[in-house]
Amino acid sequence: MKPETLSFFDKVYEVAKLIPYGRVTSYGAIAKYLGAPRSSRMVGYAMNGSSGKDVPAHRVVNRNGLLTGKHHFDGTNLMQQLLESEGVKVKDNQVQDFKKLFWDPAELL
DNA sequence: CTGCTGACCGAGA
DNA sequence: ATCTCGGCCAGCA
Repeated sequence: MKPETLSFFDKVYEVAKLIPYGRVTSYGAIAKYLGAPRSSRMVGYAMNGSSGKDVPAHRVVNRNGLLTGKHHFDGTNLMQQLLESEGVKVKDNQVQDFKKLFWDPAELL
């Protein structure tokens, strides 16, 4: 598990796996934690390969608390279902109390 | 090798 | 307050 072996994507997966239950974070927060606050796009792009991994991508939303990535999930409301299943209220792809459920790895970790 | 895309974010008008 | 635009880096054809 050498850092060199761990690509940017792998780091994203690691952080995503560290997201506590019933908690959500943003791409920018992960990117910032990785040292690339401007590369938040890659974080989302990295999630492209999260399919099939133990990465709770449904806990990762955009800065607005919007489930932008839900479009990439299997179903249409699967992401919302998962979040609601964890106690996170979601309304129309939008996380309720997102500010309260927000989990910043750069500060809380 | 070059170019395009991508689940975003921040700043400017 | 809302809308628009550029930029960042990595993977793939």
